[in-house]
Amino acid sequence: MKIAIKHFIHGALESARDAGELELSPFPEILVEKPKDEKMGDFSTNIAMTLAKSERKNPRAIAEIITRYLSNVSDDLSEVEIAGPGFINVRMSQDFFLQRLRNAVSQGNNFGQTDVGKGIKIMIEFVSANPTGPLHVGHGRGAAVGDALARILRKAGYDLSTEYYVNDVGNQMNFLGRSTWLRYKELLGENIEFPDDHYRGDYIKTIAKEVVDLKGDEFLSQSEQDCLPYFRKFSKDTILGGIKNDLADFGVTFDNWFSEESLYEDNSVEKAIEWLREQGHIYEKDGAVWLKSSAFSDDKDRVIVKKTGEKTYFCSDIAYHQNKINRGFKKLVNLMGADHHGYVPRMEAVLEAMGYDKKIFKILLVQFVSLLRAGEKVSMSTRSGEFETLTDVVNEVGVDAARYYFLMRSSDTHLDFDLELAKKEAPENPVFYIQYAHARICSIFRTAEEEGVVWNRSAEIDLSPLVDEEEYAIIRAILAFPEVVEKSALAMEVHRISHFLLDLVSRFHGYYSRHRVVSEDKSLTLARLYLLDALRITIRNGFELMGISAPEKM
RNA sequence: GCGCCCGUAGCUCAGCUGGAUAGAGCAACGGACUUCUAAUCCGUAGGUCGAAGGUUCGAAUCCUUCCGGGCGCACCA
Repeated sequence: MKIAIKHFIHGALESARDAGELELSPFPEILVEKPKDEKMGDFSTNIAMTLAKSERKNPRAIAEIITRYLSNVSDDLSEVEIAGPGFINVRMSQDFFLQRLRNAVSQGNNFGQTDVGKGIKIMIEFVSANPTGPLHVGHGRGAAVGDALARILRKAGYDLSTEYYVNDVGNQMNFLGRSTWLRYKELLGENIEFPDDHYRGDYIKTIAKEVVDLKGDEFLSQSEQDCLPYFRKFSKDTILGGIKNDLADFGVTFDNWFSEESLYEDNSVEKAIEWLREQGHIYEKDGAVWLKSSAFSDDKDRVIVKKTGEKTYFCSDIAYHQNKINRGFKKLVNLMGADHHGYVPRMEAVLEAMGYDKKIFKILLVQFVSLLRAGEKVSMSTRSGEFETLTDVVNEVGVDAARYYFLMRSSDTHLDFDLELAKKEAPENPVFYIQYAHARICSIFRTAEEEGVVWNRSAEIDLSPLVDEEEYAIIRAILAFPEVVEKSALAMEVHRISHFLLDLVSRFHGYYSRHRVVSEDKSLTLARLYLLDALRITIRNGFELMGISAPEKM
């Protein structure tokens, strides 16, 4: 929509230049925005103010010149005026909006789709929680944000893949296997001493029980060394399976699950080290192998092979990201918990060492979630916390509310998640406020049908009965949707969608209370239904990006 | 000590990559259902944008310093 306006202004500027009234060298970037107050106009530009300096004229004088040329550039412009220090406010004809409204409706589920992404191949990696225990609420936020972002980027025209990186090697896997093994022996009556640094959660006991059910006591006679591989694999597979299930229940699926172990199996890690060595980015000190990351974005060098000969997590991460690039991804996005932010510079250093601009790599930090119950903080400690897992929260408040709460705030601010509020079906809960609007619209359509109104989406409906300013306010809001998606994608900020929907829907609720849709006036009824259909499509598409359902009845 | 994030109404947060008189929800107060879902609507009140400087036509937004809160600073992942 704004592109059209930009185009008009561009034309006016060119005419002004050709007539010698403006110099315009270089030709300026045109910014079109919505005025502060809708009463001031449909669109506004500050172009006259930004030109003030280079043209050596005062902004209002420049605005007057532009306005003169703008007036006859298109019939769609119904009003052009100068305001304040030099803003040019324009108002568009009803036809301009109605035509675009029809266009939106005809796009249906695709409405909102844009092509800013230009088909660029991009990967977003998120959650990637270690398979050593169930997902907790923090992972839940990461999952919701990553999944929504993926949907938004697709909608914005990127060629997107999602991936979950499974850290299935290393010491933690040994601890995991050993934890299960110990619980297994305990179940079979042996006395054990359970170390503090092992996984103490009850889920380990559940897994041990499964081993007992499957294998009986056959491992009792074996040495730890012999049976550990089995326990390690079984525990990992079980937990990973649980994670996949939890995520699926939460509406989150991945295009690919990438195993860290596979990087060792195909020698990628070794090759990556060799390669870095050839590039001269590696040296040895104190019996360990170091990456000279301080030569790049990092503030110190990092160990990649310990003096014990074991590779660090960071080491396989190098191979992993090399692998991503080799698969042809032009942009890599990683979501991480904010507590890992110290990791960012060294990863950027890796990309730079590989010879890439660190701009192709974007790490989004997702801040912590505080779980509240009626305003009181719920303990998150592993021992006492009853509502710490994602599944528990989803079971209590539902998928829609949980996802909404994770997505409603900018992900770089701490989130207070109030369980009581999230499951409350009340006005102060924005999820239901938006869903209710959708259900209400559907209800109006049911009423219309009962009243014998014949309606179908593809029929050529006369929209001229739409004259109310409130109706145009809704239309303008609907038509802004593609721009919201676009901005949301470029800024990688998911919360914009929920704010957009909230604003959109509150206009509708107000409109609803003041206007009757289904009435004696046939043509007015049809035109208004058409508008509500567009609105319904927009709400649905917006919710789709958030992974939230749009119920037809509530 | 060093680095990253945050500080906007009583509370929770927006503020569109520098623009017009700083917004919304909740909470508070006052109104609106014989009419398509009151899970709704309308109105009132509420502010030194943490503080001080700087950059310019113009700053909540950009820069510097300080204060306050969170999180990091491993041969853990």
